[in-house]
Amino acid sequence: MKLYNTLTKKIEEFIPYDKKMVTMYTCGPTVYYYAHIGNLRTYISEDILEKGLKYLGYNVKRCMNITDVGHLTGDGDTGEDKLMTAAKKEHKSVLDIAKFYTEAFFKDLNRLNIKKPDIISPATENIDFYIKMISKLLNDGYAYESGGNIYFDTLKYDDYYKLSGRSKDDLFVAVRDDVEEDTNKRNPFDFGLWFTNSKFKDQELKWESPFGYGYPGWHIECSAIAIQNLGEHLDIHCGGVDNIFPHHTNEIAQSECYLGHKWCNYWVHMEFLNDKTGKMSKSKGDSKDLNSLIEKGYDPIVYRYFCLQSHYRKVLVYSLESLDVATSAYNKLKGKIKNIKSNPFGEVNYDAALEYQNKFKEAFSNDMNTSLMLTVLYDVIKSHLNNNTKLYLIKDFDFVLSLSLLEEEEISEELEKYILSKIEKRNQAKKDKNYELADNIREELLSKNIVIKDTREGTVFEIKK
RNA sequence: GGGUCUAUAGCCAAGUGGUAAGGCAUGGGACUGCAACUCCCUGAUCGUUGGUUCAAAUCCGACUAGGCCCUCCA
Repeated sequence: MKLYNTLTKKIEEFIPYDKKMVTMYTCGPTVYYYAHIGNLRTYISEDILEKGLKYLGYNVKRCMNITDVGHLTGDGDTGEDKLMTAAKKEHKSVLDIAKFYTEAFFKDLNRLNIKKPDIISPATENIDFYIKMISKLLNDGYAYESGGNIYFDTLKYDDYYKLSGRSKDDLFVAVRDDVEEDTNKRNPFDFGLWFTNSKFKDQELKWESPFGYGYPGWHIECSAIAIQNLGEHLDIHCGGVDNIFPHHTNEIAQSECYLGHKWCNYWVHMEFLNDKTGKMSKSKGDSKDLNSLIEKGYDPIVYRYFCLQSHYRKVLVYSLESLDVATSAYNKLKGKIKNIKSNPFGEVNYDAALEYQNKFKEAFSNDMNTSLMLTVLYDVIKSHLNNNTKLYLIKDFDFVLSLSLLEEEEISEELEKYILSKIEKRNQAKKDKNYELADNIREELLSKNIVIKDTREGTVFEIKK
């Protein structure tokens, strides 16, 4: 398995710390609203990574946080806590909001055939461990108190800029107009571990701690949750590219200073989903969540297919036209598989299958080349293998791809009976050369999203989604 | 300003030194009462420009264009 590692900026052979168990941490959502489809692209890639590693034979233990402590509203830090804003707007408590959107997030994962991580931990349930980490960092001199807050001292950690490739002098402080410099910091690049003296009033969630009544900084949660659940040596840490700096940079600093040794070996970052104008930010208004796609008539799995056609390290340009193209490609693919399914024959030829399985593994092992994985699937479909071998391979690949390739729409017996009787009537009309009636029946069914197909084996139907 | 990534046909994309996979779309054909479905056929010298090499889309340099990051972000 070869993976691009942001830490070394190279494609490297993946070697887990413990051969028996790969540990994988993936940054989770802030649950103040529905997940953006761009976020979901990242989770799809992470899902492929987890399942692909399992396909290669690894055991994988994966952990994800749910951020239910607030972040800020706007692009700057002048706003309020996002969760709190949402709570006010919907007249609910912060935790109610978090709970509601956490459930919505799980629903999205489910609709996209994304397996839930083995461990999912909300930020608010790990306060004790943050306190433990922060205390040790203070004790060991990596952190300091200033103005009522605890900050991490970036000067104490030599490799601070390693992940991002920046240098101390490169950083512009408060490059955006709407970000104010925090004058409590010794060094402008230090970051907060615990706040008691917030510049944001009305922080709803606060906890007692040795450093005062307050709330944790925005980076400590991932380090703490990862270390607590996956141990002191992490194999893979994933997240969106925008997390490289400062979030992941800070995670490395605090984790390695806390542990006293190297923490995570492979940093895997997923690229953005952009539109033609650039980044599709949540704050741009125009909500782009999965529900809005479904309302427009798109199948969530088509979105997954759309993502898999591309590479996780490449910006993918989103548009409804591209989704239309993906829909047509996906439906054609399903149609081909349906044909194979309707005519199963032959003994599964495991030797022949192995060749394709190896190609599939190679594609995955090549830095998760999902488009090539799909190509292998198309190769199987076009191959001269018997249909049962093809079905065996399709099922096998779909463990990783998770495109519901073998699933079919369930319809009620009643509906089926109705359709079959209509088809019979139409066939009779055709025999009688009463094409007007035949076409009317076809139109009638089509208006109910039922598509008639005349094949050599007879007339079949399909329910359009 | 700095960091970082990217640049292959209309779109998504494979390719990791030996003369460009695949998918969708387009056009043509077969099938059909007509259509849809299905099947067959159909396209690019790889952002520009230098260099290394017998040989480069593939390595190196420059340039151009674009994305993301520089303390909420996937």
